[in-house]
Amino acid sequence: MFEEENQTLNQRVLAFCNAHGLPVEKLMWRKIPFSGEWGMAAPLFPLAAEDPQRSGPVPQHAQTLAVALKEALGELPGFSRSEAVKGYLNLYYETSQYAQEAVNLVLETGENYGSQAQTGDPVMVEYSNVNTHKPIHVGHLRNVILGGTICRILEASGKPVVRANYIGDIGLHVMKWLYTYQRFHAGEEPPQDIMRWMSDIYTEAERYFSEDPEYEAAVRAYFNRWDAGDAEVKALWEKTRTWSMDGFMQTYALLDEHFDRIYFESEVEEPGKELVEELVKSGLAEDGRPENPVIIDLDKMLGTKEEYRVVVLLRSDGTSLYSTKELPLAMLKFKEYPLELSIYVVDVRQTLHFKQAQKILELMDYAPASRMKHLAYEIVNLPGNVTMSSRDGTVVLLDDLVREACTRAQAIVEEKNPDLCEHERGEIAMAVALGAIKYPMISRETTKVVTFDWESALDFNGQSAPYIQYAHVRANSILRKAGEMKYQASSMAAKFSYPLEIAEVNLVEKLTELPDLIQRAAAELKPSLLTTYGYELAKSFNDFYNSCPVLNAEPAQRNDRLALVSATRFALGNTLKLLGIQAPDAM
RNA sequence: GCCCCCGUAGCUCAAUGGACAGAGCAGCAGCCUUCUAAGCUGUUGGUUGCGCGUUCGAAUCGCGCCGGGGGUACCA
Repeated sequence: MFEEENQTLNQRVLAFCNAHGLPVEKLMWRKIPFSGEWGMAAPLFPLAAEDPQRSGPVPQHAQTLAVALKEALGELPGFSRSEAVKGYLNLYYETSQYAQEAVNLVLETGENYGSQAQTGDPVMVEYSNVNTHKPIHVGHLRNVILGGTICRILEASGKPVVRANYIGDIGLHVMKWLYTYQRFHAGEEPPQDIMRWMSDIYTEAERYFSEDPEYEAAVRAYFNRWDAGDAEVKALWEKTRTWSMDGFMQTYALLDEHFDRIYFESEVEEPGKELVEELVKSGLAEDGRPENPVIIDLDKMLGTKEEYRVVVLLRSDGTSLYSTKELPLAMLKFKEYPLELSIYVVDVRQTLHFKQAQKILELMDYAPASRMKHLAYEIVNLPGNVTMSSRDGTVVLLDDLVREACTRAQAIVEEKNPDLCEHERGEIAMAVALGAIKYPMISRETTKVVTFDWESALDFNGQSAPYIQYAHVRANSILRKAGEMKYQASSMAAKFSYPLEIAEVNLVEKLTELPDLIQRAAAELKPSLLTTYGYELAKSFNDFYNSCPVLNAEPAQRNDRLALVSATRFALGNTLKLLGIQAPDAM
């Protein structure tokens, strides 16, 4: 926006700085931070500090420079006035021109407003990473929503994305499940709600396993059959793994997430073992078998102290570990795709693990290692900083949460909108419930622990997804009625030639922020920037809604305000879409 | 012990090194014959854990403490 005007401005600023021997690169423009004001502001302090002509204190000299710069700039096209105050130079936009450009840009680009066309090599984002034969709880939810949102933000910022999911389909937990199924549920087929059914069997297996040593021994014996390649065990594993995956797909469909490439632990186990043998041969790894495991003592190798620690690559009995499989998986990804970046959305407890894996790949002279990035996010706890544990029965299952939230949302929709048919009410309730559940998972910084509590998860008021959805509904409602009254906003260019209300100024200002914010959120991998933005945009719209009549305004004003409402609906809808939250037309 | 993260209003959280540190929830007082009250307005609430430093300027950067969480050789 304002390219020509900015060029003029930059030329004059440069001329001023050159004339006074000032470092022009130190002049940083930002938006004026006051509500209801439009424009750009620059602090003159950095220039004042380096000005050889300065005699007095910096703040005073900054003010002197601000005044001088203001004089040097004179009348600027696109700006209505300027002022030098407290060491800052403030340039105020010409009201109607700025609003016109801002609103029309949104209306021209519509559903693409804020997004860039995708170019270049893809970025892979690995997320979700659930284990088969186990249930999905709200802890997993943060990962899925965070990962999915990062994918959408990256795509909007102009990067092609490959969505990867690394499924834990082998290991002791699977054996517990298989053995328990074989013993108590043989021949049973999963019902409609696969996840619930598999979860119940898993809980059962956990209980027997931890309470009864003989049961544990039986499970381990079963594991040996697996290791020996027992055909019956393998067949059962394949069949039940499919059930589990079907259950996951139901959940992903519910959450509106999908994946381009699903990797299985079972797929990289053998390549991992082979790679470890190579590492031993090359002398990088120390083979202590059969008494000791295969390890790499990274600290010894790098001369560091208690930083990289010792990595165990293979158990002393030769069976694989998490670390065994990480290396071939990383390489497989780069082999399959020309990745610019390989991101791992995995919780913070695995930070050392990824640091080690990346370092080992570096030591192997594997060049793409530098393009791996671990996005470490904090976990979801219960009130009192209690970590969810299936053994203690403190896990909140995703299904239970969704069901409860949906029931509550349903009751509110029925009260507010009894005219809608049952099907529509159900869809709205689901959109609201899922939005409310997803929002807190991405609305705080990834480095901060999310505390889950039922009360706030089911609160559809205040700073929440339903608040933003509701603003979208209100905008939609105005536009629908305008349509019925035969006023089409998007077809008429907005002029904004009337004096704008403060609420309108703030709303237009918010609209303009989206494109840059998407770029920043992508660069910093921070979805929380967009949740905050969505809330602020909705709040600005609600202010506008309350203070500026649209349908009953004078014709010129009505037309322009309809354009503004239409633009806002796009911005709200686009933001919600990035967050993976539906934008209903009614609530 | 060592490494990483967090510490801002009673609670949950915001704030590209820049102007008066802002929201929501909770509390109190108001607003539905006007575009959906899942909304809005007003009000109460702060030595940004503590100290020193860097800077014209620090919640933000550095160092040192204090408090909480996580990780730290055969779990993932």
